[in-house]
Amino acid sequence: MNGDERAILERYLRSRGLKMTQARETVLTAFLGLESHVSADAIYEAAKRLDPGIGQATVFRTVKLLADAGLAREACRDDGARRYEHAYNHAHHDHLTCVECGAIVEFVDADIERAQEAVYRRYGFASSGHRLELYGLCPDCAPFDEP
Amino acid sequence: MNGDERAILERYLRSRGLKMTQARETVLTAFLGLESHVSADAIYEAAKRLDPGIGQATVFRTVKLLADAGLAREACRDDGARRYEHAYNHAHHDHLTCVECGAIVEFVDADIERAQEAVYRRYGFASSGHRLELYGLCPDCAPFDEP
DNA sequence: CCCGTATTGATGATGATTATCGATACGGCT
DNA sequence: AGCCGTATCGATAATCATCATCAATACGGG
Repeated sequence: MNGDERAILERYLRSRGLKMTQARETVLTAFLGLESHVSADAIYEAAKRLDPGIGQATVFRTVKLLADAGLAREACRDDGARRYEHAYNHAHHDHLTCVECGAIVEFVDADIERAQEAVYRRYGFASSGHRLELYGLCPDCAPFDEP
Repeated sequence: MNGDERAILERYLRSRGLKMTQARETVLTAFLGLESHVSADAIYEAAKRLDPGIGQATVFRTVKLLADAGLAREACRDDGARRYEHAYNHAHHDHLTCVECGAIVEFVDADIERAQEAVYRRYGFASSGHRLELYGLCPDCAPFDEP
């Protein structure tokens, strides 16, 4: 299952004169085994479970490589720490976050995507990605249920 | 010109049993004199120009108050530091940022806003705000001009 | 003008990330 | 298989942004 990602990372490293090492493979495996929206520290914890001797600095360095290689995507850091999510085989999506309980809904909305393209055209920009975070109260946290 | 903002801040402070002080007025003035998207540190520098004796902690504390009072809005921290922008007399807008030169276009798009409301409804969320950042290359930085 | 309380500024603490550095592992070459 | 230059590692110290602490001070109602 990890074959694709491993190959992508290796190809990326090769192209930059970097090496596919044990530690990097460990971090990749740790990252792939976690759910979306993980902090670098959470990846570090997971990596330590696979290889107790791995260093925190290595994890930070490698996660950055994963992002450069297109395997990880940096999610907006709402609180203190940066968060990462899977970017391979995990189509683009936006987030709808409950400000009360922290629940996150991932969604894609064709109308929004279309309207964004129109904005790019309007200002003569070439698109290179976007980040949309909607905040609100989820049904469970809303003060009262819909009438 | 600062009258409105000053009054808003004072009213907000009153309502919470807090006081309108010299230091807070200095921070407010410093903030209002800066362009949008400033870091707390930039506000600190500006405030020091108005009152060299002001402390950094005071600026951090006060900027947070400005945000609570509705005078400042927290913009997404793309790099390391949190950024603030004016929120009073400065309607809601989203950002279109050039990844090359850092130019920022502020825009509002009715279609996007409408589509976002639809997403909230679809998932039963009550809206409490959103953050949209479009990234791309501005006309000046694009590899070649439009055909 | 006084007093209780909010505020201040300096400083230390924290958390996340990055830089440094000697030791080590890779991997192409022979 | 073994050597060697270089990339990498892990530990640790350094940074950066932000927050907490605390004694000294300023506010403002009475």
